[in-house]
Amino acid sequence: MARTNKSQYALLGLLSKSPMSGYDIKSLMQKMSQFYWSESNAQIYPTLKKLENEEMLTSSLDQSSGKREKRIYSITPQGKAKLMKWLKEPAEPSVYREELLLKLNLGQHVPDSEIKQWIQDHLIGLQAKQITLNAIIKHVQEDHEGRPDQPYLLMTYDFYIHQINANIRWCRESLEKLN
Amino acid sequence: MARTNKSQYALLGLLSKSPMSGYDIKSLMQKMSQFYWSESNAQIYPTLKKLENEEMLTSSLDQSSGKREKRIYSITPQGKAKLMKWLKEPAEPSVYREELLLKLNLGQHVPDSEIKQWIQDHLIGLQAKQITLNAIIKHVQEDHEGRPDQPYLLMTYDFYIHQINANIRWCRESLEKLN
DNA sequence: GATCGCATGTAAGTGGTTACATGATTTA
DNA sequence: TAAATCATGTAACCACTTACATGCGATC
Repeated sequence: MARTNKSQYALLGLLSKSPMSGYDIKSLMQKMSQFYWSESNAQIYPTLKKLENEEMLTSSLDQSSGKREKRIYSITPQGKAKLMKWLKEPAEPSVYREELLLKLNLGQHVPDSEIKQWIQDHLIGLQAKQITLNAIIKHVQEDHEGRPDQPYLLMTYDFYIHQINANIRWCRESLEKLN
Repeated sequence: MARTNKSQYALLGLLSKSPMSGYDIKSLMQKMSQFYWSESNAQIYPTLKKLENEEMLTSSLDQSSGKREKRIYSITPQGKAKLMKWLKEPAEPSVYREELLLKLNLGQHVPDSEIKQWIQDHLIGLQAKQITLNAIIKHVQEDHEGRPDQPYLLMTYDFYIHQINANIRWCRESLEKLN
């Protein structure tokens, strides 16, 4: 329905686990959720300020960092309430716009050899993703042992394991069909 | 790199197969590519005009429709060239932002019963998609027989068959884990 | 004569990216 | 001392959606 701003929930979500800076959020997303969620600086910093204005977050300068201005954000009870309210709403289904598929259905205009190249390239990308994902999972299994979010993180990654495997199978089968 | 406007290629792509109106494009996308590509009217009509200004398309009023103004767009040689050039570029990988997963990794904050409900709802959506997709495939198999785009359309849909099946498996396995 | 499908379009706003700017601190 | 990383931010721009507006033509 209403296109609600989901970035803010991504930020509130991370901050519901522990206080951190904008920079930390950026790094953590890059490291942990690059597959299903990431934000740019131009999205993160203004959103943090907006949420602080709305009293969903509070912040303070990290003294230990000396002259380097590191601002640590923490979630407030209102922020937590907002997050919980959102969690109770049904998740909106996402539209998966895949450029490869848009090109593929125009396959009649190009030689099959070129299409095979597209799929080959796609496959290579998937295999790289697979490696990264496995490294992340290993990290979560080892370093998040006993943490309350561990099982849910693993379940999230498992979604992508399934997805990537399915995509890889499709690539292989499609390449065969084209031969 | 540069965020190129892909909507225009979606339109050029459809028009490379046969001339049609904005309304036809909208309907066709809704019917045939809702899974991996769709556009709103506010995107379609201005883009068609823009492409006509750039001489990638030409248009004429359909006389047979009487006073109802139906404008049929056709691709020009330049338009075709632009499309071919885009087809030669590597497809940019897409980011798959899935709200369900964003919520799931916050699972520590909600009871497992609620998480099961999220996944149940997701599963129901997937099963509905599966039915729609199978209907589309059947239609393409029957009515597109012999058309040059048929094999590529089927390959595209096959991608989603794989994907949806993988998602469904993940739902089932995750529900079991939560028990 | 009401409703539905055909058909084209716009205003207003949001969500988001790229690219750049600035400066401190740490490491090679 | 140069390069990499830590850290925060903005300007400019674009893609895209929602919601609305308008009117014809066919069907019930």
